[in-house]
Amino acid sequence: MGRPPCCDKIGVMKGPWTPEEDIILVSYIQEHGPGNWRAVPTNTGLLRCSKSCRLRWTNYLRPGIKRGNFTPNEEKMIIHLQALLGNRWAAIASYLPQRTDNDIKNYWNTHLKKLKKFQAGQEGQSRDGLSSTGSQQISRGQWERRLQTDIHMARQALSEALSPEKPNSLLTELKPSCGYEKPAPASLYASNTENIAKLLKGWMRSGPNQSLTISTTTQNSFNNMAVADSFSSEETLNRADENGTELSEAFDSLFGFDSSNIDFSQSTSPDTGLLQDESKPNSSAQVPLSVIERWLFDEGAMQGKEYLSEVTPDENNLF
DNA sequence: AAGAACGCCAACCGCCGGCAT
DNA sequence: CATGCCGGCGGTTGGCGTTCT
Repeated sequence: MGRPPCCDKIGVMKGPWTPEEDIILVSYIQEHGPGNWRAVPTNTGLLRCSKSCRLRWTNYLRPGIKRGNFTPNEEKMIIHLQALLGNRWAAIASYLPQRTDNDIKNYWNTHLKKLKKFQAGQEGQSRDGLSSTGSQQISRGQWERRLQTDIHMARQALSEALSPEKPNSLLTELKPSCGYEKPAPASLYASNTENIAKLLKGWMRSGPNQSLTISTTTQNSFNNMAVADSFSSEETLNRADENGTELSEAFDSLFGFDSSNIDFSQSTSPDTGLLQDESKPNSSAQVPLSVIERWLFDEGAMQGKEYLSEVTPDENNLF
């Protein structure tokens, strides 16, 4: 029995998402929460398969995603975690809650893989052929020593990353994965809204005429949205086109990314809450931690304890 | 200036595991 | 237990922008 495809190949759109589709998806998720992806295309009228909707949400539209350049700390984390976990991008991403597995995978494939190859090459030259392929044949003692070095390096990276003095500390990124995700500050949403705003701007330039037929459900959800009014007239769209800032602001509120529009503490349920990161649940729950991982994590947690203790009990209980 | 080569990244594809029936 | 569905994951691709020749 072959598993049927998740969607009909006929009548399903592929390729880049349009801003309009993004809006439909976001508004639907805002209303119903993420999950039950199978129902999303049907209920929204989106000509996308459920998988595509989920991916679009988790990799691009989901609040709290940090986009853009990776910090040196993040880079270190990725390198060491990759050394420890291999290409388990989802597991690695669970240590960097603001990054998607796709992002990390892409970053690895485009930047770090080369770096590693280069380093391996250097190492191989200096150590007389202990390249990555050669390492498969190394003795157990050597393997253990190497593992210890890796662990040590990862530990160091974690220590540095978790250092409370560092403003860029990864602690803020690591912390949410220890439990329910704390709502990201408004600034974190900006990247998302900016992306969408940018897309929409382009779309408006080319003319919104090739618009999709929005299902009644979605139209209703539009009407229900606090700021949908600001997008309900062509006039507003034109005004927004003239002024990028206004557009961004409109999006901020349209998507409820303005913290004032969302009561984070009152998600309909922990499972469907918009901000509950369904793609990255508690890492310890989703990814069974190996002894090393557990140890690394505990080590990091100990170092971050001081910071964590600063969080008020209310904040902890919220999520 | 124009075409080729390269790099980046969003999105797709296929497989797998968990869960419900 | 077998079957089917759903969501998640990792590998790969294709399009677009940038850099190079």
